Amino acid sequence: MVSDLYLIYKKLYSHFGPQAWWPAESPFEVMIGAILTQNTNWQNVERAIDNLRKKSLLEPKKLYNIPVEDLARLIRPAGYYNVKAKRLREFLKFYFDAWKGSLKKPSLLKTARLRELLLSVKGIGPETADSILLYALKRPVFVVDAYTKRVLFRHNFIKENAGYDEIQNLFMKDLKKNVKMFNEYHALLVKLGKVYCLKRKAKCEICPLRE
DNA sequence: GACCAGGCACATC
DNA sequence: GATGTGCATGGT
Repeated sequence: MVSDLYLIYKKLYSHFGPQAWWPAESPFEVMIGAILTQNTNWQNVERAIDNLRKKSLLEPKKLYNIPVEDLARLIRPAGYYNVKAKRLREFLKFYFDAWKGSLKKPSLLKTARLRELLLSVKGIGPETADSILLYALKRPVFVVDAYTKRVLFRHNFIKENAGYDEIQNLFMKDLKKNVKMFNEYHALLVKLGKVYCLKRKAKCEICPLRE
């Protein structure tokens, strides 16, 4: 049996085409971006990342070694810059303590264990952890975000108060655990959300899912 | 000027 | 365990 969620994926893919997420030059850059984009427009995140790139700071050791105040100043365009500077530091500390500063360690761990570890870092919640797992470490986990939730709610797949794990399970239980597809699917839901499923100005009546 | 954006931790009840 | 609040920039 083919699930509804898979049909929706096919529909979105043929309507919007491949989304080519995540725009980054390295897994490390994806991880930094995942923290910076918390509740923030991606455009603003790119400004912040550009600031870091210009200073050649998109490298774990260098980024960890600058004062937290300098880090905050550089990522200012991404908003919540004091909070996020601390969160980046927490993650970098974890990156060196737990992973010894390379991706060899995490590559040996099971996805569930990796997720636990990421969630233990202060400042990394479910969405950020899953974004890192999927987009940086290429693990087949489905990333749930505000768009995912809104789209599913508008199409009566979930209740308004549905929790993160509950929504994630909807996707994980019915779909093949395929990194490429999970990558595209999440990006397509964001795309749909941005065009047709805004918070207020919803264009539900012309949403491609209703065709 | 209001609303929105690829969340999370923490306080309080 | 639910609910509220602070964090902040830049685009529409």
